[in-house]
Amino acid sequence: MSGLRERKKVRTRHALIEAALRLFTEKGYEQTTLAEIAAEADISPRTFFSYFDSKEDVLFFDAEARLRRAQAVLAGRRPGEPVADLLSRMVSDSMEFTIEDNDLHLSLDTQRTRLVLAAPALQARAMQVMLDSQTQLAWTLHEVFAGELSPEQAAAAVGAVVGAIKVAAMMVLLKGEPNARIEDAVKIGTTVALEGVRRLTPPRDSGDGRTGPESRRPRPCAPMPPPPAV
Amino acid sequence: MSGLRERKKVRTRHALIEAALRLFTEKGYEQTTLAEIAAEADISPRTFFSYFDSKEDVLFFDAEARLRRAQAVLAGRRPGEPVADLLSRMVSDSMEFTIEDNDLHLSLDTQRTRLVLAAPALQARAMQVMLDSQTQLAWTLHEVFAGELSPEQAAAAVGAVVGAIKVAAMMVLLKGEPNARIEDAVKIGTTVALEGVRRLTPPRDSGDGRTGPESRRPRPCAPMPPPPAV
DNA sequence: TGCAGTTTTGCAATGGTTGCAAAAAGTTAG
DNA sequence: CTAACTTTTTGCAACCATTGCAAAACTGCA
Repeated sequence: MSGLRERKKVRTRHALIEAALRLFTEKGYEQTTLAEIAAEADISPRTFFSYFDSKEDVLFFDAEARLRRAQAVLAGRRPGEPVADLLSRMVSDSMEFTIEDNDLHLSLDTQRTRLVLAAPALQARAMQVMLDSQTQLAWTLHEVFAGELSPEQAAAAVGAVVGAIKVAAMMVLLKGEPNARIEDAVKIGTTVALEGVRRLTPPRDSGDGRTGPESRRPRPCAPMPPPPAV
Repeated sequence: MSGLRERKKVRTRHALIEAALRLFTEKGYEQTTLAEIAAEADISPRTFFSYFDSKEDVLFFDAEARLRRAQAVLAGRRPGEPVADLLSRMVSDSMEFTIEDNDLHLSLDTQRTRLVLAAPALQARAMQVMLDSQTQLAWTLHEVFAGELSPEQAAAAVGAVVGAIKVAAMMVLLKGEPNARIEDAVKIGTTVALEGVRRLTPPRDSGDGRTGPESRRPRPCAPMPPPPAV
């Protein structure tokens, strides 16, 4: 089964991914041409498109794997486990997956984040990939909670969690604190989505309607630059 | 102030938008060339790019207006109003804004939704535009709730609400029920985000941990086609 | 070695996007 | 009304991603 063909194909694929990642990081996404990537991987530019559908897609080569892993977590729902707990586990698992590749210089996700932040085309594609994954996850969740969650409810649940994390993380990134702060954002996003936005503002009487340890801070909020205009 | 120049510019802009919208709907996004759009608006293809940054952007001409309107709602927070209520008002207002243009044949949003669903490039751009808006909204929310919400919390709140609605709406669209069902999705998404994903699964004891009227249905869930594979 | 199936490649064409400098307007002062 | 100035439009050339097509190279197998 693993003939020369198959092996060569994976090797070429890897070569393409690594070449692209390196070139993108070195010269920037837009400054890198397909021809250059192909040259690094010793294939003709034309052949690139039999490995990836577009220049952008090289960067998201692991999207499917991540999705499948998340789906596996959902499928592993424990008897009677609430949606919130299950989704929480899914998020944790995804974080672990991300951290697992801390082998080389910068972790893949760090590099990718920088690239995506810098190149609008990549940003757009990334958002699309995420929406796609979320839709699939919503279906899976709906199936796992058959009879308990309508498709729309499942979708809303997935969308709330992922959306909260996504925007919170983006917020952290737009300030200057790239590294570990993202984990804070993930935590905050998860909590807000699971416990509800309503819990964020204490009902102006009861002592503790707070969300969790991280909401201990109605903090003074250091001054920060306004976001770039649209 | 309103010289010939200014007036001509708005006229051309409108012409471009209408031409693009019509051509996209008639022949599809990808089948429509810039040259055709430009021709319809009586300008040279080159000039198109002094009106919009890309072919995709014509379709999202009102993104900034929508964002500003949403920001205005946030800025109009009533004294002591909780985040959840304010965001809820924002969503309602946005819906009204959408419905307001029910003048011509299909409402703009209906057309746009179809186009975005059909053309991957538009889908990606749409998601990017939304992320952008959400980031800005998060900042605004953070400012409106100065001292009460950290930037991350504000971002999580916005992300949860928009994310829940977005994915729930997408779910409705992926099935075949395009028209009024989207409003259901918006309602469900909003509730789930505001009240929290946790409220979705009743804690297997207390009678009513339900989310709202729409969660009355642990419904039998009519069979539906699986989502397209990644 | 030679056949059959698959992959790679070269080539040409399409179309979005950009930089640049000339041409065409529009605006304003005299 | 005209000249001088500013802004907008245009034409042109170039770059690059992407695609279809058919020839060429390669792999697996008899």
